[in-house]
This record gives sequence, structure tokens and C-alpha cells, in this order.
Amino acid sequence: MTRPNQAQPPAQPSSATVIIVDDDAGIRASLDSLFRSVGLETRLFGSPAELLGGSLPDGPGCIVLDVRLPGVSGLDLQSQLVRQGISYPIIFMTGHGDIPMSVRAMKAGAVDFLSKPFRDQDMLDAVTAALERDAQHRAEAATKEDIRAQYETLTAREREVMGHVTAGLMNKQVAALIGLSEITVKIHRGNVMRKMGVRSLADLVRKAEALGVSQTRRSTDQT
Amino acid sequence: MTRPNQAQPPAQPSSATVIIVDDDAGIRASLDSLFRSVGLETRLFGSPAELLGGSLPDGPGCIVLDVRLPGVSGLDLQSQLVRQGISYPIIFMTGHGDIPMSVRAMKAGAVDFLSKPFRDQDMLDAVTAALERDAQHRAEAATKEDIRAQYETLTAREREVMGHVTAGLMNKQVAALIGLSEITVKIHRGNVMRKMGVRSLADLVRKAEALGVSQTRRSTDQT
DNA sequence: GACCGCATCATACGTAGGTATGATCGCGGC
DNA sequence: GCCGCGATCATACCTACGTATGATGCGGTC
Repeated sequence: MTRPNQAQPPAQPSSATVIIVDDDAGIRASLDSLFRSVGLETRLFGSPAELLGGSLPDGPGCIVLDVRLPGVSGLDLQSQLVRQGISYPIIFMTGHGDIPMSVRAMKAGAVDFLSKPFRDQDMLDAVTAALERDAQHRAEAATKEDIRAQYETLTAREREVMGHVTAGLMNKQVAALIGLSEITVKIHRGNVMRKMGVRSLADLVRKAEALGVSQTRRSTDQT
Repeated sequence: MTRPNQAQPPAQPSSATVIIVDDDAGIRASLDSLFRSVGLETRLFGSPAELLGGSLPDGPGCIVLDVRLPGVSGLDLQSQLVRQGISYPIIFMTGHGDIPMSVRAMKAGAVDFLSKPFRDQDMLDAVTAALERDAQHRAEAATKEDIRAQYETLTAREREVMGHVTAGLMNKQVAALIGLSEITVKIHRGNVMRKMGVRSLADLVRKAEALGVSQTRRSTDQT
């Protein structure tokens, strides 16, 4: 259960962090200086192991990753990060890449795939796109997390009632369905509205949709 | 205004159509026979012009496209088709492609990007993925189109009321907002429910969300 | 054992939603 | 000019929703 994100004002205008993973110290250094020159923070890693072992920032950012890395390949690292729920957008670099490799990376959700040598501007454009994608993703995740935090304050019964109510059932139908009196359903329903921080059923339905919780999915549709 | 799709049973188990665009007649022929061997229908074109001039099937399908084509390039054709609202998933082939080309194609939504020569199985796998994506897209589009068709039977006033109601306003609030009596709002609201084919407000809210119509987006949220 | 949160239900009251009946008005078409 | 449709509103009635008050019971915790 997290604190509501929506209330947090933009504390620091902290620019984003670019996580650089490359085994070539020269490349690391030049990317580092490139990104710092445009006001971005950086974190440098020489291998996937370092990255996975080290602490990642939890602010906005993206990863710039060489495909050919000691130990795990960049593509494997990509899927590994996805599995671990680390969702920084990834930009790949490669010195000796081929088309299948780039296609595989893009299919797996990479933002871009640049061949070395690349123009600084191309890298900056890619990073800009990646940070935009990250910001978008963070905004959605924050909203959803707020809703989930509210949902978690509900008791089991309240969640059950919420599911049926947002599916469009009347209080009496819910009552019959789960073997309660209507008045009890009304009480649970009232609690749900209060705990979920909504005043209208419409808003509750939207939050339920965001959570993916609606019991009866039968189509009342009959044109 | 289209007829509701949801009522249509799967009439024919008609397999999908693969649209092949390549200037090499030999390639066209061998792809044609490959796809037919697995029960797919085909349409052959030697150039983008032919494709844009000819009539496209409107059933499920996908496009297999050479990047290097007489006239327009495959990538240009891709964006052209997107602009025209033709949304068949695209698989690219190329004899002399490079990484930037493949990345650009994938960014623009291509399903796959195969280098010639490719293995038949790789092409078939790509087509399978493309047809899956197309089916998914079609299902969503059909559902949305049904809802839009219902929405278009609404009068201007009814749409206005629907927008406010699905935003969570009470009848009397809607009435005050647009200068009507509450009873009139109720009548419009009833008409909306009937015409939209829903019995509960919850279902109406979901359809409104699918359409993107909700007037007041103020946050009644106050945890 | 006392306390608390959760769940359950009854009664009661006030508000909101929904529909039927009937009526008026304006606009565009035949 | 008549008709149909949409829009408007009134009265009336019924159902649904929401909450307050009060009460009981159960399973944990301090």
C-alpha cells in the first residue's frame, strides 16, 4: 500500500537519469558527457551484472544498452528486466548488429536500436523519445497505483459488492446473489463509495474498470 | 452507420487473405504457393500503385511487402496505408535492408521484418502473428463500431445528457447545467438508455468510455 | 474480560431515478 | 395545411438509493 501519488507536488524539477550499460569505458565516458551536456543525470555500468547488482534510481529515466555485453547479452538483459518489473524504456546500441537482432529488440519493446557509430543527435532524440514514453508510463502507473491503494482498504465483502454493483446489478440483486439483505448491501456499497473516494457510480465504474474488477460480465446489451 | 457486427455469426470459416506486394514475379509465385499450401487466400500485386488502385478484400488478412518497390518505397506505402485507414498488419521483406530501415518499419508498427532469403517457416510464423494481430484489431473495431452506431442514433440533446450523466452528475445538476427541467432530463436519459441498449448506468458508463464521451472531467475524487 | 473491527439486519426517512399520461411548440416534408 | 419528430414540461406513481439509529454476533487483540 503506497501513499497517494496524486497529492505529491513536483518536488524537484530533477531531470531524468540515463542508465548507461557498455563494456567500453570510452563509450561510457562519451555518452556520459553527452547526456550531462543536456542536463541529464547518468549512471554508468560496465556489465549487466553490475546493473542488476547495483541500486537503480527510482525516478524517471531510461536505459542505453549495448547489445554485446560480457555475460548476458543485451537482449537477454532486456527480457530479464521486463520479468523483474523494471520498466525503463531501453535504447540499444550495437557495433556489429544485424536486422534480426534489431527486429527482436524492437518486438520486445525497445524504443530504438542505433548502430555504432551514431550521431549524437540521433542518440539524444532516442533518449527524448524514451523519456517521454517513461513519463507517460509513470503517470499511468501512478494513477493506477492510487486506485489500487484505495481498493486495498476495502474488506472482502466490500470488494464483492463493488464487483457486482459496477457490473450494473441493483442492490437487491446483489443481495440475493450473495445471500444478504438489501440493507446490508447498501451499507457495504456506501462504504465502497467512501473508501474509493468517489461520489458517483459513474466514477466508481471507471475506477473498477482501471482495476479490472467487475463480477458479472453478462451482456445486458440488447439493441 | 453500420449494422451491428455482434449479431453476425461466423458465416464462413473463410481463411484470411495474404496480400503480397513484390516486383519480382518469382517471389510472388513462390509466396503464393507457400500461403496457399497452408490454406490461406492470396492477392498478388507487382507495385504499390497496383495495390492502391486495385480493390482490397475487406475480410481478415495481412500484407507481405517488399521494401524496395517500383515507385513508392515499402516504408512510404506503409505510412500511406496508415493514413488511408487501411490497417492490415504489415510484414516487410528485403534483399538489401539495413538496421535503420528495419527499425523505422518496426516503429511504424510493422509485425516483422524479414531479410531475403528467409525460411518459409519464418514467413509463416510472421503471417500467423500478423493475422492474430489483425483478428484482435478487428474484434475491437467491431465492438467499437457497434457502440458508435448506437451513439449515432442519439439526438444532440440526448448526447449532451449522456455526456453529463456518465460524468456522474445527477439529473437535477444536468438540468440546471443546460437549462432544462429535471423531468426533461429524465426523459432524455431514458431515451439514451434505450437507444444505447443498456439497462444499467454502469454499462452506459463503459460504452461512454469506449466512445470517449464524458463532459465534466472534474475530479470528484477526495480521499 | 474488555475492546475493536467487521458483518449482519431492522426501521425509518429523505432523495434520486424511471416511466406513463398528456399536453404544447417548432420545424421540415409531402 | 397536415403530419411526424424532437423537444419541452407537468402531474403522478412506483422503485431504487442512501443514510441515520440501534442492535446482535463473531473473531481477534490487548
